[in-house]
Amino acid sequence: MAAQTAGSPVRLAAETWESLFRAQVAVMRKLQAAPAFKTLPLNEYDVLFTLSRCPSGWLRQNELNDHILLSQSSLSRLVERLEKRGLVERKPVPEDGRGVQIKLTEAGWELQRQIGREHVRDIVTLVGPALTAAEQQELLRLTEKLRASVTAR
Amino acid sequence: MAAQTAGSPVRLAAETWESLFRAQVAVMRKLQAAPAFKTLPLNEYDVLFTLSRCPSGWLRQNELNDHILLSQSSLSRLVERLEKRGLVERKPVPEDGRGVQIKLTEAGWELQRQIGREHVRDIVTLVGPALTAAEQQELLRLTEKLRASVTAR
DNA sequence: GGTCGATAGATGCAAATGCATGTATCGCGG
DNA sequence: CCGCGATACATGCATTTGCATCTATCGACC
Repeated sequence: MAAQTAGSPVRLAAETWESLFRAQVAVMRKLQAAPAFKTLPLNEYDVLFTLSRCPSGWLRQNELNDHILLSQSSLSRLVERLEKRGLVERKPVPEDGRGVQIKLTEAGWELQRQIGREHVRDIVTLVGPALTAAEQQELLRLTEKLRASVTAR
Repeated sequence: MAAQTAGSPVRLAAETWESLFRAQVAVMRKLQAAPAFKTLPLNEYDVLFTLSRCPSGWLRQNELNDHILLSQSSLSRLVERLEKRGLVERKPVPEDGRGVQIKLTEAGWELQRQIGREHVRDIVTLVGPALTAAEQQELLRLTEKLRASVTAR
């Protein structure tokens, strides 16, 4: 008999992931087209955003790397670019001589807020009409659960 | 009063999208690390996969472009690489002199199936334990609804 | 049939990316 | 305290990417 029928767990997991991935592509494609991202690529904005959410202000580069789909070397150079533009500040970690910690400058905060406002508007106009509030809640819960599980291992 | 309180629709949509995006990053990071993708980058595999799902066998390049997070020019060169490796075949569209249609070669089918098997296994081991079957069903439904809504406009 | 804006795809070129590797530090076992 | 594998980050280099632009075709309108 067939090892994988239409309703099998294998197929379900595969289709779920593909659907999630395609939805992400579709939304991302629209979001990237926003005029704000001509100034600052979305990857770089994402770093500013992540830093803006960090309570202590400082974040280590390897921690940043977990949030972002970039190789270690690419992130290193991305941060270098941000530093050259005066958007972030780098400093060696006192208690770990190998590490580097990063913080937003005032200009970095400013630009993050500016782009962020427009970005959020775009998100709302895309996601808002697509799903009810309850559905968004549920999607938020499920993706958070998925992320937590995947990160754990 | 505050325009956006903690439970506002704006915040909900923004957090939902971020959660979806981060989940995608976390899963994708693991999937990309699979040994199969040393042979063929995931982007290129994705093209083979999309072609393998196409009923007629042939798919136009601009249709491919909708499924993939790449610029038109990058996709053009990606397909060129696949053609050079003998994984796909290109042919002008008869009824549209500007268009190109693409089809898997036998070698392309073979490689897609080979990588696909391993890829599906990886997906199952990541997504399977993270969510119940019912949750996966629901996640599939919600992401499909989101994608459809976003693509429509 | 001719004109013109829109669309499909290719290409030059500068920028970004990943891989492999290099350097420095860390932390653990002896 | 020494040695050694592991970790954090940087860098050389080849590949990939996107932007701007080019060519060719399409479709609509006169």
